[in-house]
Amino acid sequence: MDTQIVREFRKNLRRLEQLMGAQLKEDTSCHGVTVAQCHCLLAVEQLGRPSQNELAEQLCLDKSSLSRTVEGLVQIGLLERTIDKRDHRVYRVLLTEQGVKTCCTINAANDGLFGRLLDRLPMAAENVVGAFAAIVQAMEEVRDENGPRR
Amino acid sequence: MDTQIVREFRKNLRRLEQLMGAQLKEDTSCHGVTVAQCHCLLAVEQLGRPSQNELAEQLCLDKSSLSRTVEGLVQIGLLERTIDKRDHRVYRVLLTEQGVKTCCTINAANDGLFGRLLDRLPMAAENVVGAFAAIVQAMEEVRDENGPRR
DNA sequence: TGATAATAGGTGTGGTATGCAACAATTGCT
DNA sequence: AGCAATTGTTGCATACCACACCTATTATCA
Repeated sequence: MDTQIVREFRKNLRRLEQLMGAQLKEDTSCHGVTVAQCHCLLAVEQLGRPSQNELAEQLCLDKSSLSRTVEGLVQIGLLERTIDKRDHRVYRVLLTEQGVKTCCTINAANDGLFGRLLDRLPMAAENVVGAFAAIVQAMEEVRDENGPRR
Repeated sequence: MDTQIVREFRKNLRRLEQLMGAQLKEDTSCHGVTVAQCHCLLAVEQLGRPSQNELAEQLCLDKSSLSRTVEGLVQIGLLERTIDKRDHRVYRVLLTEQGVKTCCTINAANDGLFGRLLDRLPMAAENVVGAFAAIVQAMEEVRDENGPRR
């Protein structure tokens, strides 16, 4: 692989991280939750009724970090913990009514923001999104290869 | 813009953040510097001889945060501060010999990692990298539009 | 020129996020 | 019953960051 291309890619990757970091601090926190909490909420929305372990894996967090994030969201009434009927060790996590509303708010704001972003692209958004998905997919694969279990 | 596409994009964006976060904690810290320090080093390498303000802007950090990160790198001998001749308020930051070596180590490891990643793509890497660059570019533009001065 | 504003950077402080190690509770296996 | 594995929690230490405030220097302008 040509080093020039790799360097270009890495440079953009770093820049994306930095821009996203700044972006997130501005937008998501406005809806009354922190960035970590926001990620957690959206992951619950995406996964449906995950255990905390599943959530931790999805978010690439230690189970202890996740436990505290969930606890915070339960405290402010956006998440609910229910004990799994079949295995009393696991908590199933789900959105409360209020949690669903918050997700909607977050999604509306972000759909708008990133919609504008995609509109601005000089090429077809579908292709760009597809390329992006391929990158993420490749990253998953490399990860699985390097660290099979975590 | 089609909501489906936006959602798909946002989902991948979140996943990328999570994967990158996990990745960084594994790799960069191995070379004796923290993640923030690593970003700082590479930004100095990229910018040449930046002032701390320029660095803070590049990394989307508050000047106070950056000041401390630079201080840490000066302490361990990877960066050097020199006072600007024309304006005695500004420090020019540059890599020491040791700093250059550390950058090389980091770059070698990451070029390898991301080279493998790009090799794995099912489409031409150039196109993917180009699409990715367009995303970052659009993000810069949206950012400039929303918050002209920071 | 002298006062004031603007700019670069540093320090004090507090809060969020996170991982690791040690622990309790539960389940599964033998 | 006994032991190992799994799920989640708590104690602790650390990284990281921003905001407010401070000092030193430079720029502006009446």
